Amino acid sequence: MRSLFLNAPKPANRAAMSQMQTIHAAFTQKVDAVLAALEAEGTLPPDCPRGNVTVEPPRDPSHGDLATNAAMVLAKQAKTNPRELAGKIIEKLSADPIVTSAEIAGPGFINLRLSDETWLAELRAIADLGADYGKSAMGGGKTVNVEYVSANPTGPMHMGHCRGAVVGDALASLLEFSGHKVIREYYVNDAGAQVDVLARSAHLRYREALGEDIGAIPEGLYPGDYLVPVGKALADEFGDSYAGTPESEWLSLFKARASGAMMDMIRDDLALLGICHDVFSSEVELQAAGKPEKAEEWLRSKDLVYDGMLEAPKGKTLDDWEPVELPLFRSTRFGDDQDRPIKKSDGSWTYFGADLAYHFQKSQDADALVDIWGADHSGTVKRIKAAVAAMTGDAGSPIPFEVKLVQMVQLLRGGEPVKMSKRSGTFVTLADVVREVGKDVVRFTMLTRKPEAQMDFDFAKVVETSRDNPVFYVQYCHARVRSTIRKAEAEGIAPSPEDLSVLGPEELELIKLAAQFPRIVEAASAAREPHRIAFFLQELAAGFHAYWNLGNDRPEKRFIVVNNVNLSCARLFLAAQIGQLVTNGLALLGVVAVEEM
RNA sequence: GCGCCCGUAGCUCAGUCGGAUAGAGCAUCAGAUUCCUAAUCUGGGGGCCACAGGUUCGAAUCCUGUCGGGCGCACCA
Repeated sequence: MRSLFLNAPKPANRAAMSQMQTIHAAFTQKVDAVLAALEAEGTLPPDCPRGNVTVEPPRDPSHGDLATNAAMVLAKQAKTNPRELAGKIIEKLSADPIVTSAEIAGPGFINLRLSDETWLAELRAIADLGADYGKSAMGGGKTVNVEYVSANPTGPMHMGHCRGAVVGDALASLLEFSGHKVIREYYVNDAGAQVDVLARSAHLRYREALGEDIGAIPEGLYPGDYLVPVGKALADEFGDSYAGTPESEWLSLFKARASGAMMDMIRDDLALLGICHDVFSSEVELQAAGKPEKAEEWLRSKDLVYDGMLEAPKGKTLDDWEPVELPLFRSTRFGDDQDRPIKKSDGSWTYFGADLAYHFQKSQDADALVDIWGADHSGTVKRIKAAVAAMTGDAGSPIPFEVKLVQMVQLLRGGEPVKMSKRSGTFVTLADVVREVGKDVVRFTMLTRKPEAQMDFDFAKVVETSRDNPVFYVQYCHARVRSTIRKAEAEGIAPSPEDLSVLGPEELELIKLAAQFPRIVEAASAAREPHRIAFFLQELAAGFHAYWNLGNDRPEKRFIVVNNVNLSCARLFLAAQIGQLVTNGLALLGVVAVEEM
C-alpha cells in the first residue's frame, strides 16, 4: 500500500507554518516589491501612495489567475499612460519563476498566470495546516469585545433573538480565526422596569404554588408558563413568608431570583445553538459599583452632561408630555439629533445612562468594540456611538466601535406566516425551532443573507434536502468527500500528495477556487460579515459537485480510477483537502461537517 | 416631520478597497442515471442594477436629490 497522507511527516514547526503566507498575500507583496523597485529607479515618484493597488483573481477566469490594477492607479503619478507603465511592471514581474505569463489587458490591467506547481503547493499547504488553513494574523492579537444576544432576562429566547445570536457568535469565531483575541459578552439588563414586572409575575406564580387561586394573569404581567417552576422554587425556598407582605419586602429579592432563573434558562437555550459567552455583565452590579455615577461625574467635568429640558418629540402627539429638567448628555456634539437623558425624573438611571457606563467598562479591557443589535434599536445607535466617542476619545483617538444591526426574521411555514402573540405568551421559542430543524440548519440559514437585509425563515424550506437548501448542499459536499475516501480505503487506496503532477486543468481550477479561502476570511473579518464564509462554501461545494459529475459520463474522471493508483491517490488528496476546507469554513459558522447523510 | 436600513433577472439573493462583457439558486425550456451518494450536473432564454444628476481613466458600488418598502423617533428597553 502506498504511504498514507495521514502518516506523512508533519511540518517541524507548526506555529511557523500557520503564519505561512497564502498565495494571494504572498503575491500581493511581490507586486508591492516591484513597485518599490520602480520607485527606487525613478519610474514612479518617491513616496507614491499605493493604497489603491489591488491584486485579486479576475472575475473572468479566462483572464488569468490574478490581476492587478497597479498600472491604472499609478499612471497619472508616473506621468505616463497605464499601458506603458504596465509594460514596465510586467518586465519585473516576469522575472519571477512562478509567473508563467503576464500580459496587459483592457485599459491597463495586468493579468498573470502562476505555475501549476505554485497551486499544487497551496494544496499541500491545506493538508499541512489542516484546521489552521485560512487562519490569519491580520488582527495582530488585538482584543475585540463582541457583545451579542443581551436579551432581557424576562423569558426564554425566542426567534427574534436568534439571528443576532448566530451572527454575533460566527463573527466572534471569525475574528478569532483572523488573529484577534475575542471577548464574547452578554449584557444582562437585570435592573430595568421590565424586571420589576418579571418579579411581580413570579410573585403571582409563587402564590399559585402555595395553593392560592390566582385566576387569569392580569394585563401587564408576563403570562408565560415558564414562570410556574420559578414560583414553585420560590415557594420551596421561602414557604409563605412573602405571600401577604407588601411588595417593598420581596421585590428586590424576587427580581434577583427570577432574573437569575431566566438567565439559567437563556444559557440553556443558547447552549442548544452552541453559543457560550465568556462574560455576562449585570446591570445591577454595574450600578452597585457606582459606574454610572463615575461616568456622570467625569462627563460633567468636561461639560458633556448638563441639566436641561427635552423638547417634545415631533411628528407624534403625546397627551401626557410635560417638560422636565433632567441630566442630559451632549450627544449632539457627536452627531446625534438630540441630547439624551442619563437619569429619569425619579433619580434612577435610564437604560442609556447605564449603557454608557457599561460601554466605558468594556473599553477598558479591549482594543475595539462590536455590538450586535436588533434593527428595532437602530434609533439609539447614534447616542451610544456618541457616548463611546466622548468617553474614550479624551486622550487621543476614541476606541474603534461598531454597532451591527441585524434585521428581523419572518417565520413562515410553507409560505404562510407563523402567528405569534406576545400578549398571550405564545411566541415561537428558539428551543422549539432548534428542536424541530436542528442547530446546524438554524445557524447556517441565519448566515445565508447579509445581516442588514430582512429574511424569511420557512420551516418547510430549511429542512429540504435539495439544491435550493444551502445547508444540505454544503454538508453533502463534505459527506461525499468522506464516503469516497472511506470507499477508496476499503480498496486499499488512500489520499496521497506523493505525485500531484498527474492532476489536470479541472483539478487545478478547483484548487484555485479553494485557495481563495484565506482572503475570503480576511475580507469577511475586516467587513465584520460572517455570511461571506457561507457564500464561499456554497461556491466551493458547487465547484466540487461539478467536478464530481465529470465522472458520471467519463469513468476516467472519477476520484477512484480503476487501474490508476497514482491518479486516484492524487485526486483523493484533492478531495480530502476540499473536505478540510468545508470543515474549516463550517467550523467558523458553528456548523458540523457531517460524515455521511 | 426627522433618523437608520433596504431597492440588482418572473421569485429569493450575492456582488471584495470603484475595475474588464453585472453573477448564483429557484422557476422555465432542452439534456445526462449500467455512476465513487443523480440529495448531483450540463446547456438555453431571461437585466434601464428603482429614477435623475454629479465625482473620474472607469460607478450596481462613492456624493446629492426624488420615488418605493421596512424599522425607529418617551424619562420604555
